[in-house]
Amino acid sequence: MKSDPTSQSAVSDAKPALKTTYHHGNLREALVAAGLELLESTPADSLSLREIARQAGVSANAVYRHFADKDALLMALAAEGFRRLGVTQMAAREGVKDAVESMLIAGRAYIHFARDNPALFRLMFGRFAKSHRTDELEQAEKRSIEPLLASVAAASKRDATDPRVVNGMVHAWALVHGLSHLLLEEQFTTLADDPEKLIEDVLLQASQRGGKRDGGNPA
Amino acid sequence: MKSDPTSQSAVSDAKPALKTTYHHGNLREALVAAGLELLESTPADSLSLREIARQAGVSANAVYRHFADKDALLMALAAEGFRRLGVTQMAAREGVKDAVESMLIAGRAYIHFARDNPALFRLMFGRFAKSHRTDELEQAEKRSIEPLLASVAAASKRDATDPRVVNGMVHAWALVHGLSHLLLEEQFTTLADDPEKLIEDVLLQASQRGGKRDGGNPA
DNA sequence: GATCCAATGTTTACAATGTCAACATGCTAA
DNA sequence: TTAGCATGTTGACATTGTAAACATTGGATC
Repeated sequence: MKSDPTSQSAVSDAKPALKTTYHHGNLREALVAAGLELLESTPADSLSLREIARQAGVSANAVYRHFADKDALLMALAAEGFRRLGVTQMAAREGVKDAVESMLIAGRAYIHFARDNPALFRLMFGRFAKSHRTDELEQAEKRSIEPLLASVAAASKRDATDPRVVNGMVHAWALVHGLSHLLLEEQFTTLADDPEKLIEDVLLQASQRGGKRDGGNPA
Repeated sequence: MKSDPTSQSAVSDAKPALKTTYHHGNLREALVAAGLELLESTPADSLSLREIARQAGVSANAVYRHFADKDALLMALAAEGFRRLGVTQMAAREGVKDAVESMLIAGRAYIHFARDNPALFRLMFGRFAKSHRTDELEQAEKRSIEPLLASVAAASKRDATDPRVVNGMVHAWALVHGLSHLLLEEQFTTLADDPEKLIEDVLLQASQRGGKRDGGNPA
């Protein structure tokens, strides 16, 4: 029995994605699992509803029993992505006491998630207009960035509603998000031999500045 | 004679996009113009080659006389986008002496460009794998961020090859890029009443920190 | 100026896609 | 047991990207 270590949350990809009975059992989950699997080897914009259905061993129109349309299916994929993004960050900073360190770790996890799931990451950000987003998606989204934002707030040693803290959170989030996107775009290859090292340096420097209200140790 | 002030560079959208003769005259430019116009009201992923051709008053397959495939056409759109992004930044910081101020202005212009051309901005970043990018695209890309990076280097008062400067450039770029993306995603609406003000505050704070090696004036 | 040709458009055709409508199957409650 | 609803399937259609074959033209050449 193969157990896939990359599966981290809601979707149980236990089902072999092949159905024997007429009724599938849990097609919704199977479709999400199939979609996520396809996203590992397919850019998001050439991911077809029909192929996801095929991968799940089901006819194309079966999808419509569980999702309003293709976009709704993609949103479910994105939502699962956000859940995983949240989980990875939480897992990474587990047991870490220092707030600044914790912030740094969350940021790193965010970027690594993007690097390891490029198509999924791009699907999560950039495809759905706010007004059309599912509640599931919206909530998963919000929860996924809480680790990072909370770390920043903790590192600042101020109340989380303090405007300076909000500024810091947005700064950290945008920085990490921008680094992720530009890394996926391979925009750093012309600026440095080792893009990952470059990113690490930027993160380190930023975390020292951002969380320097206690006596930080400069490099 | 109507002159469109939004058109800033290579594409002369003078041609009424209607052809009377069999041969068009300059179909390539007309297609790019048509595509850019459609991008003002259509998300990039639902922009079809056929519709661009229709908008240019030409049959779908005429496109293939000027572009290898749909992707090549989209890359031309993206390239023009990068050119405009560069021009806007340059124009915005024109005549500004102070390096920190200049950096701030370039960053603001970058974000405003994203805000004002969401579909185009998303097309520019995120659709083309580096290995497949046209030379035209690659070059336009590189030139578009030079204003920002140069400002950062100037503000740092160090040599542009100094690793600390490179770090600063990447930091600034990623910050601005991340802010742009998150703004388009409307991710700031839950964090602040006025997202644009939030962004402005973050930019101000960041520019003070980043360019503070001379005796900066704190707020 | 007539003629050829390469550049540039057009029409036709095809497979794939998202989605609708009509039909089939089977779990579950009465 | 059976009626009905949830869940599948098949067939059809318009739209898309693109290949192939054909049409039109604006110049270079005589």
